Amino acid sequence: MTYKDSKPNLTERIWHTITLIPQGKVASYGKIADLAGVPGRARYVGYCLRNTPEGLILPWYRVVKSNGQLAFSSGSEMAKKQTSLLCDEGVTMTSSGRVNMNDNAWNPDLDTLLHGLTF
DNA sequence: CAAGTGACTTTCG
DNA sequence: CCGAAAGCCACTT
Repeated sequence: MTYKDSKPNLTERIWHTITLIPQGKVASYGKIADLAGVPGRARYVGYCLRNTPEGLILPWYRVVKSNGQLAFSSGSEMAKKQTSLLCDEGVTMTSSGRVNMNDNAWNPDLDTLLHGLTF
């Protein structure tokens, strides 16, 4: 293991934060990084998701770009799957394949953060 | 150690 | 609204 385990602490925090996203809500990469206590590592969040172990259940589809667009290219199989999953949870989307951040953006409560992140 | 890469973000035109 | 450019940080080569 010469990779994906160099900084388990950081990776675990990001994964855990993503796990806290409630059903029917979406969060941007930057938001996840910020909540995980590592602001500015939005790209690292994507790196962790790309390297997510298959055995780990993670609501990766609830993580989108800050502008509401999916991280994948429109038309790709992953994008279709993500769109389907989000739609199934009640997330409203536009015909362009973008999430309506105005309604579905995750606004974590203090209790959620305290109970989830346990700082 | 330098350069390349990426499931990102923000700004500018 | 959309595209280009710069900024960003960790990992890989």
